[in-house]
Amino acid sequence: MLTRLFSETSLLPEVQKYSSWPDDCDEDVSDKDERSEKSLQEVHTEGSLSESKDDGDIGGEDDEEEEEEEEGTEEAEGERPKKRGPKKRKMTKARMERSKVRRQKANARERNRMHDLNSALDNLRKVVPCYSKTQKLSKIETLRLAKNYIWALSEILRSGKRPDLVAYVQTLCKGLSQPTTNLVAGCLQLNSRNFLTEQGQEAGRYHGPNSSFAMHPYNYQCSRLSGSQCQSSTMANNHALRSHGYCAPYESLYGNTSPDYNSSEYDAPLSPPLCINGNFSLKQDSSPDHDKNYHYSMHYSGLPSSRPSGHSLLFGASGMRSGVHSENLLPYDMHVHHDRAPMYEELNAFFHN
DNA sequence: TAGGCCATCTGGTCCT
DNA sequence: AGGACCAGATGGCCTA
Repeated sequence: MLTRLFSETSLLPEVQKYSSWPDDCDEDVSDKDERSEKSLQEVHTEGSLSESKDDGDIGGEDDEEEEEEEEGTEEAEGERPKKRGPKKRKMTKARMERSKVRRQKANARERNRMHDLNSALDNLRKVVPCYSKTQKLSKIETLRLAKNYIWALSEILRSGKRPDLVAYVQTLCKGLSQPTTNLVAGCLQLNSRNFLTEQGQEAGRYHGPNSSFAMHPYNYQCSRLSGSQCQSSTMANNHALRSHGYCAPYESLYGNTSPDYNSSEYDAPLSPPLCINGNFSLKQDSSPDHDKNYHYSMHYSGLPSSRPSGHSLLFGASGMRSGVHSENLLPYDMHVHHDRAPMYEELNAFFHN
């Protein structure tokens, strides 16, 4: 009742005001704080007016309330047996007003809190491997990817070995939804045809959920990590792929070890990631969460798959929620994190020692 | 149109 | 008492 009253009356403009905020989480947190503080202040001043008024004549108010309460209890006593515990005070006009103000303040705080949370989440989006201002990962996917990323990096540090690209991508994509998997794989410039080719070569290695993914180390390479167009990076024998330039943070991990594709021959614009058909047999985390929410996995076409082709790891428009086109446009404006370059250099040094 | 994602409101609970 | 945190409810927007 009260809820309805609030939502339908005075809070509505407030709600609409906040609802109309642009959903630009790349905005500075400070801006948001200012905004939130402002909103809080607005609510506060609005509230304090009525509150101070209320507080001012609180004595008289209470008297009035008590009178009303007594009237109410008398009425109630006639009908119902006495109840223990604190009396439920009757909502007077002033009390409702105070309650309303309290609720408004609480709402403003809650909004503020959620904005802070979103800001933090946005910061997290910026440091996981796949970041775009235009197409943000959902909250849950951001958290999952972050978890996987931490895990992957930990594994690298723990093992002290140069990681396998496929395993790395697998780890990152564990438990992610199909679109996000596509996105991440695309961001990491994992070209599907690599898998297909590799699969043809080592098909026997991909059977079963516990298959090893120790593929040949790919010679990924990117000459312009900071640019929107990256150089080709493919397996040496896969010339067809060289026209598709991909780069990703991971590549810098591997260093510039491939043949020189920096020539104009490979200076093609980024193509949309290709289709990975085939069963990846990704050994999913067996956590209930994964089982319950996501049954996604990468698929190789060469292996029996219970899923329709639409569920295969497609980088086409069908696999994306939005923004992927068949043109040679980068569907996802990739950002290589300059501020992370030192980290990759360190890792590079680590792996080349 | 269904489903996913999100922002917001709201009441409950816990803590200071 | 008031604030932080949480989870459920709700409605809007977008996409397949």
